[in-house]
Amino acid sequence: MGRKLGLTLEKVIVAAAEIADRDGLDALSLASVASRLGVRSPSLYNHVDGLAGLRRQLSMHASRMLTAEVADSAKGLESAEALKAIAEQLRSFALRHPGLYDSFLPAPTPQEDPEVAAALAQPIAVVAAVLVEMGVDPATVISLIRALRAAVHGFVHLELRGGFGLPHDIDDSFTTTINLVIEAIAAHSSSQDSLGIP
Amino acid sequence: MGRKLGLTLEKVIVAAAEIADRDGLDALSLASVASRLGVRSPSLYNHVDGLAGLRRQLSMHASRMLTAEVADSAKGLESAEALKAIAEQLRSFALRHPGLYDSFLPAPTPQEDPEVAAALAQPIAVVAAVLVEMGVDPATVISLIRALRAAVHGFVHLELRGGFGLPHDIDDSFTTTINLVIEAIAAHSSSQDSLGIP
DNA sequence: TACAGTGACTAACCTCATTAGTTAGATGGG
DNA sequence: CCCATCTAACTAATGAGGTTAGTCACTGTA
Repeated sequence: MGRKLGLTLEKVIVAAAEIADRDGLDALSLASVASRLGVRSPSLYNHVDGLAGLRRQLSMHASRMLTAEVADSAKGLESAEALKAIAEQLRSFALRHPGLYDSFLPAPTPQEDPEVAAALAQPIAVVAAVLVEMGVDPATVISLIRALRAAVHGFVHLELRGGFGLPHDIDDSFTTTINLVIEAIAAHSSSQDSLGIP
Repeated sequence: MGRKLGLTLEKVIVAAAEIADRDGLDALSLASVASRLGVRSPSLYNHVDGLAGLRRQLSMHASRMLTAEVADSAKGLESAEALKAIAEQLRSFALRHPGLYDSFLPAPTPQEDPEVAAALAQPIAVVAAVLVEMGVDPATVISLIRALRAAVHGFVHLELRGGFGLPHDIDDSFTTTINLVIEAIAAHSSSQDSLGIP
């Protein structure tokens, strides 16, 4: 067994992502990652700054993935349709990658960790761009984006954590939830197509 | 130092609640609770079934507290006003008791843990009662209650976890968020007072 | 070919949760 | 009043996990 065989940051992050998504973020440990890579846990310190560093890397990796998916899903769509597509894609990401999704919170402030804070702002920027394009009232844009984020995140979080008693009709409930919020946002916007249809 | 001095389940839960609310639910350990009570951690096993049992007890304790607060806040109010009062009270509870609030998730299924599942259903039942009294369309009542829960929980969770970049205007954003959802729910209801004012 | 840097290693220590077995204090029946 | 019993705390020990320090083998380059 050669001593120096091919561990990289990339491989460490991929292994961590697989463990987090399969067994939950709580099961992500240096020991579990090392074991999956056939290596002893102290070796990981050559690539990552401990468990905290691994989690930082994981959240930035996840944020890059999510940003790409979300931007792609909104491509060619406008206003309410774009928002709905983004919301659906976010939920889809969370269900496919529950561990990565969990890695987004707690979110550090820009003072605490500028690099991670900037990465986490990326997916939100995609939504913000759509809202601005819709011409939502600048006085309420912050609150409306928070309302949308709260509804989508709250739904997904409750769904992943078993917060909804019945497994029944969850897709329908999600559609109802986001339509409700997105139509209210459209009602606050000044775009021609949404003003007439409250 | 006498050997047998007055540890009770009640004292253990109270100590656990204080630690969880002050230092976060992740800081809740048998060691920290034992240390706060001036006792060795194995002694706690006489009152609680390990860390998992302590967390069960804590979530039931928290659910009783929240149910009382929420029911009280809605007393004398009806329909949309009751829903708003409940939502405000839930957020207030979460901000005053972040550790207890976190203890609600993950929620066990009734098969996994009937006692805890029943306790966690209590606060939701208060909201459900208001919705039924409002006469919301039975076909959409489940989805609407999920929308409301998602919005409130998502907002509070993001707020507690630093998910909102700016600390500014969070109270306003919360009001905007819940008004948006609650007015949409009122629009779906058949009560006389909300039907006419969409 | 020698050698410096890199990357993985072992050893050791700390904090926790947990289990098994022990003991001191309280309690109640003779 | 005393002893048996029960209870509730204890000590000791195990094992998982994170982390640090120090070691050593491989690799690529001079």
